[in-house]
Amino acid sequence: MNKKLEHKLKDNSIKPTAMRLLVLKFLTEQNKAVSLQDIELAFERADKSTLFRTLKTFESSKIIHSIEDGTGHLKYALCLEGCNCSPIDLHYHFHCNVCKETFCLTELNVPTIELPKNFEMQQANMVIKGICGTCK
Amino acid sequence: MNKKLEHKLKDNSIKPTAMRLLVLKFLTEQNKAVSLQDIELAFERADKSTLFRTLKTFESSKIIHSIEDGTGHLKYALCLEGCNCSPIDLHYHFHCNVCKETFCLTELNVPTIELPKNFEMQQANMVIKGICGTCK
DNA sequence: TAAATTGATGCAAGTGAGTTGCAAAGTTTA
DNA sequence: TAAACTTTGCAACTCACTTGCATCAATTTA
Repeated sequence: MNKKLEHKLKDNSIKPTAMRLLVLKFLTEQNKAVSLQDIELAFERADKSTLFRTLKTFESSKIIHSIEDGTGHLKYALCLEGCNCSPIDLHYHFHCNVCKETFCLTELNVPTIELPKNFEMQQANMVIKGICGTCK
Repeated sequence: MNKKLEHKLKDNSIKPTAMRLLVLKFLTEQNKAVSLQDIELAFERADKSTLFRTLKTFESSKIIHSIEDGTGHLKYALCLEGCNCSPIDLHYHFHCNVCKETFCLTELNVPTIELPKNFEMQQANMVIKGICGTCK
């Protein structure tokens, strides 16, 4: 497990420090998108700015992607294997108004959207809000 | 024009004060979504908190809707006639990475999205990012 | 009309997530 | 080992948003 995570970092030219491995492991174990705060709480010994920079590092290497779900807390979630964060890799996210969790709906890709003439899509932030299956 | 705007407010049980009419007029004239700051700059004499509360009032009456476009500034735009901000009223938004403006793509409604079992959609925040026709 | 009530406005101050500067600690390279 | 580079932790800052409260305006009631 740890070897695998270590490789994931090395493959992206990120030095696999203890901190980074812990954060990556934590992200891997989640089935939802987590905020910087969530991670802070999970690792009380770690500093917020270190975690912040770790996330930014992961994000720019496309190991994770961020979602603005409307809570005011940016959320982060692992990218799928082979994800390039390009339009064809995009998926919707679901934010539950009851439990306040945000999930990636990775089964469903965002369809091609008919844009006005000359508009070019590069990224997207798609958040559906409502009630999730557990809270229903 | 002003009479029309006044009615729009009255119809929603909002007292049509001078300030509110000015803000509504301003919003009507935009072809893009604007932030609280944009409005502050447009009305130097007005107080930020008044504008803030005006927007919240408009939003809860579904005269306008807000979009988180990833800039860190919440944007506001007029709802279409008869909009109820329900799933069937939803449209995509486009944020240009060059000019940093955010537009409503009202011509195109958000399609029905296949959600996991028991999930219920109530609202959505859909933002496509890229390059707009003018900046291309 | 005057008093009372209700609501809107303006000012100032607070909140809180995100971000940055910088020095200390750790790691790599020559 | 020494020098060079990277990561980490602390503290402080930024900035959008939000709130409390006193004042002011409009509307209703007596």
